[in-house]
Amino acid sequence: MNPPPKTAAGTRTLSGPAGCEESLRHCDAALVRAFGFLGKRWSGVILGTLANGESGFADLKRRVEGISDSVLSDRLAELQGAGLIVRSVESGPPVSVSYALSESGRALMPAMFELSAWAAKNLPDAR
Amino acid sequence: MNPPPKTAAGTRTLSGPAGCEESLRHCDAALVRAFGFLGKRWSGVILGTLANGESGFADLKRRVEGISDSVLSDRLAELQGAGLIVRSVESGPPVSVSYALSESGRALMPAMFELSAWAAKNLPDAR
DNA sequence: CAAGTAACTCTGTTTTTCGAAGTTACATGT
DNA sequence: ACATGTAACTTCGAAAAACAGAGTTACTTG
Repeated sequence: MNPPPKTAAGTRTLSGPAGCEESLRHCDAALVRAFGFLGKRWSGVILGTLANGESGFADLKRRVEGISDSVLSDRLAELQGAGLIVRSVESGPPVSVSYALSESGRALMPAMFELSAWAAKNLPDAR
Repeated sequence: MNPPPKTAAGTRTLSGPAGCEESLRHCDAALVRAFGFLGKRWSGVILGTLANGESGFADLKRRVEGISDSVLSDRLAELQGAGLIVRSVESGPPVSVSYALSESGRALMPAMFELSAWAAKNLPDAR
């Protein structure tokens, strides 16, 4: 998605260097990919929580209120697979596992800040 | 979520003017609210698609590839309820309905642009 | 008047997400 | 020594969400 490159008349397009050359304006492959992750329950919140610092499984579960063990486990595996977070085992004793944002995970944070600021202004509360 | 206000030692916090006064760093109520919508399948993509201009139900369904009628219908109702999009009926004939971003919906777009840019760089493809 | 399009809704099936319990490994208290 | 506790998960059956596809109503076009 590129900042709308205003066309002559009201017909705005998204087309940029790398996509959506067709005149149909339904693309934005990158956004679709982003929401392949973020469009799943909890992913965004987990990422946002990890912005506060790394934490272990049990700790994360406490910080992300309402998530279940199995879903937390699934999400961590997905995010890890996508390279957004890093799982590291500190081989104790006691052994402990901790999850933290990776380089690309950290690169997401500016967008998260904006999202959060937007929500603060535009989603009053009681949805 | 606020840009991390570095604390003395490694303990970063998110606490800002309006939330998370407690020392537990698991808050960010605004982000959680944002993902109450965006964390559902299709919501983000629908919003991103509407950034290209308003469109009717059938048109949207074509532009958001893969969505089903019933889910599109649900999402439009939700987004409308939250005031992110506006449904307007142009009473023809032929009568037609069209959906467009509202003021707050448009306010989300800068965050979407960032998200998209991030995905373009950090989510190569084939997930 | 037959066919098509828009905008949905309804129904039944598949996929996700859920809470709760179970597992393995180590640590601590008594 | 042994019961208890914590961390890190996995497994299971049930509830909720998403899906595909058929049906509905209203209006237009050939």
